[in-house]
Amino acid sequence: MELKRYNRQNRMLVAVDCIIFGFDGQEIKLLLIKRGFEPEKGRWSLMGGFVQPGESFEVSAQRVLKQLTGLENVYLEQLYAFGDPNRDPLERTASIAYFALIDISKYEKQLSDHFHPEWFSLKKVPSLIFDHKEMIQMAKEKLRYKSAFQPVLFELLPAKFTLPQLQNLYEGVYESHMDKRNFSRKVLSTGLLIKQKQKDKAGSKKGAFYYKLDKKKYKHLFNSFLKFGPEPGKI
Amino acid sequence: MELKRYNRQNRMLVAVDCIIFGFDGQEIKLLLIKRGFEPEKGRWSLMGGFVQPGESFEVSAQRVLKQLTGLENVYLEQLYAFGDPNRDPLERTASIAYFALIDISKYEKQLSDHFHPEWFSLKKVPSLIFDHKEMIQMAKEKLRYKSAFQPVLFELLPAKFTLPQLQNLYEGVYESHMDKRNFSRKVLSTGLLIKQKQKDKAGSKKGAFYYKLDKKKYKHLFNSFLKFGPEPGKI
DNA sequence: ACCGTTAATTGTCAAATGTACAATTATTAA
DNA sequence: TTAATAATTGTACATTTGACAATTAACGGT
Repeated sequence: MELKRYNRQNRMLVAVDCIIFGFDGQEIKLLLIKRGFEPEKGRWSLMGGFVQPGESFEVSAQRVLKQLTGLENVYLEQLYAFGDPNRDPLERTASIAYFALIDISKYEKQLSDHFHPEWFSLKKVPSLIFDHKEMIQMAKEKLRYKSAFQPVLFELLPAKFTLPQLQNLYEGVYESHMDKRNFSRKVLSTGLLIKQKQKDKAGSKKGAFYYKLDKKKYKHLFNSFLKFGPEPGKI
Repeated sequence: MELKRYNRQNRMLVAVDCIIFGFDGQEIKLLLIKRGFEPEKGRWSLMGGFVQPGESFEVSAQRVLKQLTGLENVYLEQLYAFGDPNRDPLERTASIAYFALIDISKYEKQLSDHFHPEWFSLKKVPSLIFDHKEMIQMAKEKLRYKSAFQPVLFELLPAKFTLPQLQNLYEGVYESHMDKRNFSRKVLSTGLLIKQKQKDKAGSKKGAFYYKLDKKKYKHLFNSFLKFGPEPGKI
């Protein structure tokens, strides 16, 4: 006997939402849009969309991300499945949240003016629909946890970046101050960084040397444990 | 204008599956059941169930876990949402996978003979339905990752346990050998363990002292970063 | 050409932690 | 009493971390 469906079970909508992080060289930002349909039309929201037939969650998140940013092949990781029965007041909808780390310099606003996107400082996130605030909170925590042991924050940087920028990034993630000398010793000891001859003279008179990622070592190191992040207890 | 539903969108089934870990003092085990309905009836499977109306994912996983083990208030954490459109051949079904760490000594088989559950060594997992093998693989990796920095493995131990047992546990998780002297120094330095006067004389003539968890310190430490696990590069 | 300003770069020492390695002890059974 | 087994304990060296400040490079103005 073959069945055609699982009878007597309830089906529900499934959506994806993307927590999109960017870094402008000074601080970490979050890309939000104005929701374009009811309910809650016009309020700030994470970019999202319903999972389509034949589409996996990952592909769905990639599609949504590309819709908004035009970007592909960016760092995208599943964060958590939010399934509270009442999280969407209109109808039960599960949301698979993904967080993305993008190189903000590759982002072009024009592509997606339809969504009225804006970058927000992590410290100035507006009121959001549904459980999106909770999603962001969890994404922040995951980013902290993860970047303490894996060099994932480089995904937020352009191809060339300076040590002060990198340190700003880590300090932003951990909301703490780090010692310049110890920080540079630590990151350079990984062997991940290749010093360039060129300097970035935007931020100071002396200028700061650019560095590039050693992509071979990066891919190799990514899946081993690292000891990044601040000193335990100082977070 | 108020809408009643999101029109033109497809709904899907959502289930939870539980990866249930246990530890018998020697090695880490996995609790599997024989699937009781079509398709794939009679094959080995993770314990799971459909998410019911009004039930969050977490509650759903707790219900499923209790159904099989009779246990409540055990360590249960969301692992990943599996959403491949064809993961269930009968009908599109998303699965929110949870992993559970239970004290195997509290488990009583009789409660759930209906499911024909059996404990399997992690090295001898049978062929499984759908993507359950992938779920287990991911759960193993997460357990490794997590227990390297948080003292989560204590959830697998009974109230009283010995240092050799604890070391077996860590060695099982990391599939590697650790030095007894360094291991005991490391775990004792956390201050998490309280030495008992009693000994466990089952495993040796000399007997090994029991230890208990300092539950206050445990809860406090749980959310700070620790440096457990093996030496990097030795995994 | 010199000076002042700004921010990047570089170094050292002490403390804590990690690593490698083996002798001693408690208990049981013969 | 002895032999056997597995638990317990210690030490020296290497590595990493943490705290701390002087020097350097480039610019703009004098």
